[in-house]
Amino acid sequence: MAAAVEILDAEGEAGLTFRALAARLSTGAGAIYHHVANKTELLSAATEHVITDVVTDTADDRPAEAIRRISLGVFDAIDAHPWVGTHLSREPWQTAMLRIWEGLGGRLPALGVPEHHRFDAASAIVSYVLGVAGQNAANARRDFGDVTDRSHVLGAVADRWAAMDDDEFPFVRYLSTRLRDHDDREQFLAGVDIFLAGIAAEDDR
Amino acid sequence: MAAAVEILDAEGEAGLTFRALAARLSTGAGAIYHHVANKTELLSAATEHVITDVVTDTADDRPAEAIRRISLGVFDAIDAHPWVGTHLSREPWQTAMLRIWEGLGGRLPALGVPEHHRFDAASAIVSYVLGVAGQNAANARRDFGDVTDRSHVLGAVADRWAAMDDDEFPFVRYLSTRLRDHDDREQFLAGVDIFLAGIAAEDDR
DNA sequence: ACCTGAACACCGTTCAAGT
DNA sequence: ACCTGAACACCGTTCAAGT
Repeated sequence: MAAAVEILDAEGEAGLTFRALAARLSTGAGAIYHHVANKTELLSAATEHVITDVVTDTADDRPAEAIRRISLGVFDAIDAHPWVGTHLSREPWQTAMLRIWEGLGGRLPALGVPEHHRFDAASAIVSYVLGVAGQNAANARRDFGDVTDRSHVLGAVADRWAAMDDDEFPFVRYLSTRLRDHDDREQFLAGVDIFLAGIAAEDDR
Repeated sequence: MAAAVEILDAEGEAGLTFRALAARLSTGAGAIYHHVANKTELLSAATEHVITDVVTDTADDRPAEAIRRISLGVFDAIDAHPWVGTHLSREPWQTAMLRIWEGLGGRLPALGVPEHHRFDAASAIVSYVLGVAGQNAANARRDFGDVTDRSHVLGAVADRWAAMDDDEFPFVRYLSTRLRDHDDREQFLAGVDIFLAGIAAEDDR
């Protein structure tokens, strides 16, 4: 599993082939099938390996703070291992996903969310985190020719947004100026706070 | 493009090979490269083909209602073409994504969201929609052996959630009973409303 | 019980040769 | 300018044969 994570971090999802992993482990490609059934299971095991730590119990915290911290843990894990973001979105039944549902949703009762809202609320925050996860993974995967560092990539995207037709894409053009120097991590947390504020507002109704 | 969408709907992402598309069009595989640069571009073009209609202008609407309707349009498009959900999350710079940013974010000024909150608010709602899109695409792709219809699939997942360890996954177990007969579309809309409520609440601060 | 590694049935992509 | 289709350099997965 450690070898698989190393290859994934270094070469990405496409780099993790059964042949490459077998070579790294000095064995035959067929041998790996004695431990995982197929490539999906191999990726799920690697994902589980990375996610388990970041959704650890923090039972003594205030619940909103726990939701912020677990969300940020998942965000940072995907920042460090972009392939995790892709795989989480692709295999919703893997154990890593259950840990995220539990970590985020498990705080809703303590937050005072009434029972009839809990499933919808948990689903919303999990979906939001997964959405950001997928985007970040895609952003990290993408390369713009020779520009690789973040600020240059953002600049390239911003240039593209700024060049869109003003009649069809006025808001996208408006955003292009703010895109250039925003902070992904802060924006992610701002979204978590919008969600938390929405939960609190709905409880009052 | 129509032929590509047909193959994708019938066989999924794995079924759309250059050889299969060439055969359907009675041509050679190499010919397709005169129209798209690679497989990613082929999928982006097919995605654009499906998404453009559902994010059409509805300028005369109340903004919150427009956001709900555009979100639902994306949801329904992915319900009909699951591969769209996967590809949206994987290629954030494609034109289809810009249309979604514009359709959802473009309503925020009319909603009264102050300028310094607009980018974060747009990002949050787009990420949420993409998160649900990815999950729904993955759910539709997955098959549980011989059970294929929705209620049986949900039942199988619910059984799995109910069988989890009670100490480690109390909330997941709690959810397993509601999972069985919830409505994905309603739950999606409930999430949109949570974000709209959160955006409204943040404006008051 | 686990490993080996050749073999099978594919891929995306390229490119000389055609029209 | 576009098409053809064989060729290249790979894949995931299987399986007879080994230890």
